[in-house]
Amino acid sequence: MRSRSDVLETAILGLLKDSPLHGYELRKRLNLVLGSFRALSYGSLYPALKTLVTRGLIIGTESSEAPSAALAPALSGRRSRIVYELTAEGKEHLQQILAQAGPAAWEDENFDVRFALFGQTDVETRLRILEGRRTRLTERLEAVRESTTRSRARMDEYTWELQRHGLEQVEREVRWLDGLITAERDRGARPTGSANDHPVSRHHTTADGDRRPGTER
Amino acid sequence: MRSRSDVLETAILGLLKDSPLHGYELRKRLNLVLGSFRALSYGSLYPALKTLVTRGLIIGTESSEAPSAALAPALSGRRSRIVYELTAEGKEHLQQILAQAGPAAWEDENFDVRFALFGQTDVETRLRILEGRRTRLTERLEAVRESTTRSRARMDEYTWELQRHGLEQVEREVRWLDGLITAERDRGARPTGSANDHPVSRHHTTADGDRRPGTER
DNA sequence: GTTTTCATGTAACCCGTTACATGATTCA
DNA sequence: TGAATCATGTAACGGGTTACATGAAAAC
Repeated sequence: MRSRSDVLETAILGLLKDSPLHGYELRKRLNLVLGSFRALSYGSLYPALKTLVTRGLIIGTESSEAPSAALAPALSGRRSRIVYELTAEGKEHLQQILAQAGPAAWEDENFDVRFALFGQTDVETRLRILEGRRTRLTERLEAVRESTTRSRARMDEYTWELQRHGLEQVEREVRWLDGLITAERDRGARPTGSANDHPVSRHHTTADGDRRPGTER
Repeated sequence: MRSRSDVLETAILGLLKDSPLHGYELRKRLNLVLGSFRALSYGSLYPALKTLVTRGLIIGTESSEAPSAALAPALSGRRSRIVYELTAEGKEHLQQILAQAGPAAWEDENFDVRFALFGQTDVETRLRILEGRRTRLTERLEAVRESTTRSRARMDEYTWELQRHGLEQVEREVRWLDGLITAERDRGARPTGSANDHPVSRHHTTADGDRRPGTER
């Protein structure tokens, strides 16, 4: 029964893991990841949240006031909004999803979200997903190249150019993956990396201790 | 009433303009263009053909035998199939579509198909579409860059990397368009060019310089 | 005081895929 | 003889968007 697309579900759970959020804010973050630039509509988001609640993976608490916020000034009586956070089952479910390293993880629809959640995924899984995706893309490349050469004659210049450019983009994607893969291998080799590029600004306010080994940087 | 996506419709008409085809063959050609590598299902194609027929834009003729084929050997009694071709109204309608050079032509959903049909489009229209698309993409680039820099702090490294890579791909797309645009301008300048050349003969290897200041680091 | 942004939600619709049904023809 | 490919089609479903409805708070 479970086998749908689930991109949204994964993305929501993944984001809520870091910090509880309300729908409106959630959407903004979602748009940064989910299909890089496009806007997800509320018509999708709110129903999705609803079903996640009924499935017991998240709970929503109405809060008109910031519960314990003493840091940021000038936000007193905001409009009542529903802040969602993961339940225990939700966390478990997310871990289960993040542990999956099969084809589903590297297909077009899911890859981006899974990648965005690599921070919560252990190195071996990351590597398997990256490699899976790489193979997937090269396979596709091969298939297209083959069918292209066969029908090249019947193609006019513009169709051909479009095709060529598409292939080029995918090739570049493969090279991108190559870079990521070697980087991950390095990481695995010397686990306590000192060569961090930017501060990752860890401030997850929730008191949890279930960070899995190999997960963290 | 007419205002839907129409990608499929345009693609079908565009392909049939070149040569009459039956559904099965049509699909194969369609897949080369429409969303570069993905397979369009018959569940979409056949109904689409049906409505095009009822709208009088194409007609389908059942033909179990090759009508005038004397060139290729060994294809005698193929199974009865329906070969579709454009009607007069169909041709007119297609011309009308191909003349459109507004936003609709360069949006994500339509651009590829319109580009693939550039062979049936005049130079000025081609240029306007390419330029429109270019502007569209740079606008988007700008928007993403801006929203990115604002929320960069809250992004972990993987989300950031995904974002970065996405931007890079779009940047590359813009450069691709640049090449096409100058090629078209050349074409306009000396209309009867030498026969052999591709739309983009020059592929400038340098990742040259329109990096805008203030973007990052 | 009005417009913009924040905030939540529902109903209708659109465009596609999957799964199903059917059958002829070619190839191993 | 049985599998793969050619060939056409329909019904159910899926996952999203648009448009609509509502209203409070902030900015101008």
